[in-house]
Amino acid sequence: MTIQKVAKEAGVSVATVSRTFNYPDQVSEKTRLRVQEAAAQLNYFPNASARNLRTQHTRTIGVVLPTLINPVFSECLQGIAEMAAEQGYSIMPFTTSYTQSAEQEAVEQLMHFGVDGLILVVSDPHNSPALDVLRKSKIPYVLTYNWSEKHPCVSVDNQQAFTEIVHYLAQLGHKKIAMVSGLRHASDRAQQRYQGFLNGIAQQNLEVLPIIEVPFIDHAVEAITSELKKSTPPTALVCSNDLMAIRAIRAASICQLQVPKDISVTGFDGIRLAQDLTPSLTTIAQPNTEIGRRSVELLTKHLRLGSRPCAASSLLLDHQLHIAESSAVPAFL
Amino acid sequence: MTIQKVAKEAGVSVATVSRTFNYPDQVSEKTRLRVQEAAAQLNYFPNASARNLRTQHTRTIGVVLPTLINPVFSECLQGIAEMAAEQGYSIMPFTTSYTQSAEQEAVEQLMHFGVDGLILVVSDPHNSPALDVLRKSKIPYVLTYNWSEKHPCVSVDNQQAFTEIVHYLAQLGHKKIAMVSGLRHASDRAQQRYQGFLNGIAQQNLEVLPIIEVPFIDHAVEAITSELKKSTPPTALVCSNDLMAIRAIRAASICQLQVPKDISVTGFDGIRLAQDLTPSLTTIAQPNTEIGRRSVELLTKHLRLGSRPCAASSLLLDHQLHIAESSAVPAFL
DNA sequence: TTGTACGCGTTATCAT
DNA sequence: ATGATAACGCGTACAA
Repeated sequence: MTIQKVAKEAGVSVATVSRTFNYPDQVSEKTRLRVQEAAAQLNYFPNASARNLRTQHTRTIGVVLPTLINPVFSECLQGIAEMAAEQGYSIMPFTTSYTQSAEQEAVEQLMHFGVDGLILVVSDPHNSPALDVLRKSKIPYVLTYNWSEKHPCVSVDNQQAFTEIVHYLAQLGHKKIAMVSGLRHASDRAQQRYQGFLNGIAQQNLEVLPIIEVPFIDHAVEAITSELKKSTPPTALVCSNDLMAIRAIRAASICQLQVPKDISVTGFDGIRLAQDLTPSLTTIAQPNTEIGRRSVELLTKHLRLGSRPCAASSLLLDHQLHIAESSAVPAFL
Repeated sequence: MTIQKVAKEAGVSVATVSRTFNYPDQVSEKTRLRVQEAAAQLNYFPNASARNLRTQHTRTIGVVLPTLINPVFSECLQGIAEMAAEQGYSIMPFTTSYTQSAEQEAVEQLMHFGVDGLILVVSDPHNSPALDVLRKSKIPYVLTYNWSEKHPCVSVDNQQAFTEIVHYLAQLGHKKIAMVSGLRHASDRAQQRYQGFLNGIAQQNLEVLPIIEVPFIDHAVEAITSELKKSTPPTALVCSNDLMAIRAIRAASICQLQVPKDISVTGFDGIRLAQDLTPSLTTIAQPNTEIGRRSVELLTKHLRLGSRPCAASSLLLDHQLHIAESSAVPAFL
């Protein structure tokens, strides 16, 4: 079904049909009604490819994420999907498994498709082939979860937040606080959180315990277990994210350590499940869905203006220290 | 950058440029090289909208899911994204919040966009405005998680699986097994699982306890808690999904009931986190990512053939009873 | 207010 | 093996 047939059916020109769809007020009510009836009867809808070709835009937003297995990103994508739909945009997501090559491929494919803008989370915004390609292309984009002065970002203050959680634990009386992290070099967030940890420890004049770095999340439980079995284990484990914290709790349990009686465990991310766990998880909650929504909002605002978000338009959203059951005063007090 | 400029740069016709991209073997090596060089130099890539308009296909698969907040669906989408990328397709997902109107809107928008095929999970495949629209359109599609003899589906045998989990609990010695479910009328899966529960109870000659139906997941903990406070609570709670089971464990904890010592709790879905919880969750594990992958596979197979999946091509994937720490012999034995 | 006609960038048919 | 050219379906000057 094409615009031609509708025009013939309604006894008008194709231009008039086009106008009744795109500028209804530019056509008289009488003919508008006739066209709308004809369109409805023939079950006509404008062909998106033809329109895209003609207008040079697609009302589609490309999305590049590490993985949908981590609820942080799927919750964010939910927010992106919601807000995009509200604003009349479709989304086209790609996952990268945290690899830079996949990031670049996704960006290129999206560019060739002709998305109007991109939302992405990259491994390292300061060294990213994907972003290099993107900047040259002049396509509007915004980074989420990343933070950099060189790009428009929507995120929380990872470093500050992590310092806060160390303070909270120190306030409780913890002296031996160890950080559990995935590969720090896999993402800028991991590094920022580690720096926040270091700052917190320094500010509280606490002993700097070696980081427990877990290269593969699937071996997290064993890795943490073996650390916990050492002579004097930490009284608190601050984990770089909620998924890791869940593993830490499991490791503690394997070592016959009760959380939080024998050891406190904290997370980071605020995934929805965290508050329903038993014990519920003390964590830094990021507004994941909101991050997605705001990213779309920021992007589409510029799309409407024909401009593109710049580093200065970055949004730093509030995080929240969710104190729950997985942390408490250390046992020896 | 257009095909015209590349043609001029390479000193050939546009047809030849097009051919070197689409049918490289139809062009002599010499000119092919010249064209490729020109294209590379001008950083040319075929315009997708123009190609879509001309070829009448988009190499895009529409995806319609209830929500990305439930890891079941985000894990599935991860599988869809992976396999689609492998097969050279993009995906365009929409979320519906379990509402039929949103399902229909998503399908319509996707149809107008011109997706080559659709993967969707609907509330009820036997009564679905979205599917009515879709069938008329002749666009290939496959349902996931749904099951119906009238549509191509990729799922597991929900009913059979749920019967199995009741058997397992009965074998352990449980006599008072209660089911915890969300709104049964919200999805066909919920109904199939409930039927499986009923069958299991009947086959084991057990007492039929009233179902604990939780209208809003956010109030699940309170709802289950109040049930557990009754004089003789069940010794086992079989939950309609993992998210509900996590709430049930929390409710038990609030009631000073230890899992599994005082009460067993089981889930359904096999979300990744379930096995890392403490206690780890006994559940019926569906291969969520695999369901996504196989759906894409089934769909693209037909796309290549120019045909469409029919009900007979439905795939019933194996589920697995994951016995973990949240279930055990009842206390009174 | 309405219509005519061109061009968006491809692919595919038909010649050569 | 290569080239000229006609669609694909739409939006929008420009003219009426």
